[in-house]
Amino acid sequence: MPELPEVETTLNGVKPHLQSQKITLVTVRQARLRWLIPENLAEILQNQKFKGFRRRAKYLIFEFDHGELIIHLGMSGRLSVLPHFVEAQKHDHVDFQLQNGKVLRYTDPRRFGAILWHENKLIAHKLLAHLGPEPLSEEFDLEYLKPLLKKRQLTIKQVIMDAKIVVGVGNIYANEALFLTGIDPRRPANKISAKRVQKLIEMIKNVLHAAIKAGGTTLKDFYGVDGAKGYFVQQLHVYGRAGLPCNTCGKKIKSLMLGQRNTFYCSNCQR
DNA sequence: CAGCGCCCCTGCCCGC
DNA sequence: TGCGGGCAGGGGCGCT
Repeated sequence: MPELPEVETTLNGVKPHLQSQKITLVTVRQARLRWLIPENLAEILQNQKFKGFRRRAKYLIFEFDHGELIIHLGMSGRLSVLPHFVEAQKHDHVDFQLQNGKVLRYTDPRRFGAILWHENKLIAHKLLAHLGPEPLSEEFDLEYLKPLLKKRQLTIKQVIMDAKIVVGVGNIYANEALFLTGIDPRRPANKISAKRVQKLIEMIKNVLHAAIKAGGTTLKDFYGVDGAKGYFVQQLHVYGRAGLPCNTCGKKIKSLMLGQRNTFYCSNCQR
């Protein structure tokens, strides 16, 4: 489900509801996510106040005085803020009840997501320690990316989806950025001119910005915190459009597997 | 180190 | 209408 724009949308959605709120009760109905939710999470968070909010890659990080709550939504995870407690549905695994009566609820049918507690604020969590730069940061530029691509023979699509190179670019936006740049997703990363690498960087930033603006991409089950869908799906040029005509040239969009991920491209517009 | 394949899990869609 | 197979937005891990 969520790539960077969806995670960003989620963070922006929950933040105003949680700012300075105290947690009165944590209920874990299902602790078996990607990793086991810490057994003592309820004790750790009891009576603690949300102090800060940030996103790193696709991780949501909630700051408290004594540590950080790290939440990853995996493929099917979702956070919602309920105005008051309502009975939990099948995949509503965790509730964070707030002093004002609202409930922050974590829902995740496939349970590929994660909820972790990280105490040592001075050292990055193991999962966050070796990540590449944020795609929307200035650090992600030609000077940074060009030499890294030069070392890789893997396809460009797989390389831009590698979190050690750049974070947050998942399958939807990797496909879209390559279409917008006119690069064939199968092209080896080390065989792209500096000029086109520059354009690729710009298109990655553009497509992510545009998707955030649209509230993310709702394919089937991504909803913002308030239950609203993301509308970026209307702007997708290739993702999920195999067999349909290219918006630019009318030729049929093709699909193939690259690194176990479905890949969509126009063989006429992308070389 | 680079690259590949597997795996965690449920839901849904398609073809028979 | 029922069932099996394949696929889904992620990404860590173990192996070559």
